[in-house]
Amino acid sequence: MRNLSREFAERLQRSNIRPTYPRIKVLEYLAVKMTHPTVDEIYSCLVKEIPTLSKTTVYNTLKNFVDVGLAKIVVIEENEMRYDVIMHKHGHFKCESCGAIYDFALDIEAIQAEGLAHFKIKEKNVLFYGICLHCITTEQEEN
Amino acid sequence: MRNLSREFAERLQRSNIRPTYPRIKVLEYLAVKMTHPTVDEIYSCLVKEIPTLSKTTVYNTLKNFVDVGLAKIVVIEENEMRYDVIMHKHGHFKCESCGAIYDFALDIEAIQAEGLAHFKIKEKNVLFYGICLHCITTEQEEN
DNA sequence: TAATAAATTTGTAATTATTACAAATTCGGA
DNA sequence: TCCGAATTTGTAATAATTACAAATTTATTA
Repeated sequence: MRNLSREFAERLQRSNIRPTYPRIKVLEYLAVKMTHPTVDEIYSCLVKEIPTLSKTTVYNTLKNFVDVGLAKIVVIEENEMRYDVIMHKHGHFKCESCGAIYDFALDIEAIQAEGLAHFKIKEKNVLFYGICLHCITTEQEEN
Repeated sequence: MRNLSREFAERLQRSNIRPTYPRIKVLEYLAVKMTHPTVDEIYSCLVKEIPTLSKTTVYNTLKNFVDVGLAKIVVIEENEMRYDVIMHKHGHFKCESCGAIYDFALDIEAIQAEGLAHFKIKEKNVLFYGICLHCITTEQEEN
């Protein structure tokens, strides 16, 4: 456990961010839970461990992470920001029934965009919506 | 002009929505402008023509359109809803410099998702971010 | 170790988009 | 024209995010 924290601390330092306790915990949350949490989810979970934590700190911390490239904003619904630390390319699937977000492997570079010649493409997002396997089987059991 | 309005009115009726003036105008705006506008953009433009228009009406109208399948919500940034009437499949490109949103042709069904076996996929979105050709050339002229 | 300056965290208030809801208006059929 | 239903409107409530100044913590230097 101590070692895991040290690893995150070092990751912060390599990005020139002081490894304070809240920052380590936020990074750990993103990296370990991998659920693309909202700010509120991060805050609600961490405040149990860090009673003095404020939501503004979570916002500040995430903004820092995005600035230095440690995390990125994932746009899944239009009313909330979600965050992601896994930086290699993948797609996102949101289950409309349970709200869970799944990562899936994807050859994102293979997507050919027609009509964007000479545009500078910095970022490619792929987002699917539907019903996940868990919810499909649960529904069937109920009937 | 009159004919165009009648066409939209008929489209509303076919979807079992009463073709009232605000509804015709909102549908026309979505269909003619094709800029994936925000609610605020729609409201600000139409209120010039319909001085009594309220923003709530725009929200209500768009909600109706989405319910009957006349429009859909396009999630491009996390702080605002955008709407789209073109229902055939395409990707979206957002220019980070000027904010414009471009459609581009795309074989969206060709995207293979690994790891979503037996998931029910209802909707696929592809969203690119970058700098559009117009902004690239404008920047070069400035230097 | 103590003092100081800088960075970080915190809490409150402001901002913005959206939704809830009841009153006013408009629309369509008798 | 009149009446009931649907639509529109305006205001207030909600929720996420940002702004900002005060309080706290941290790192540095003496």
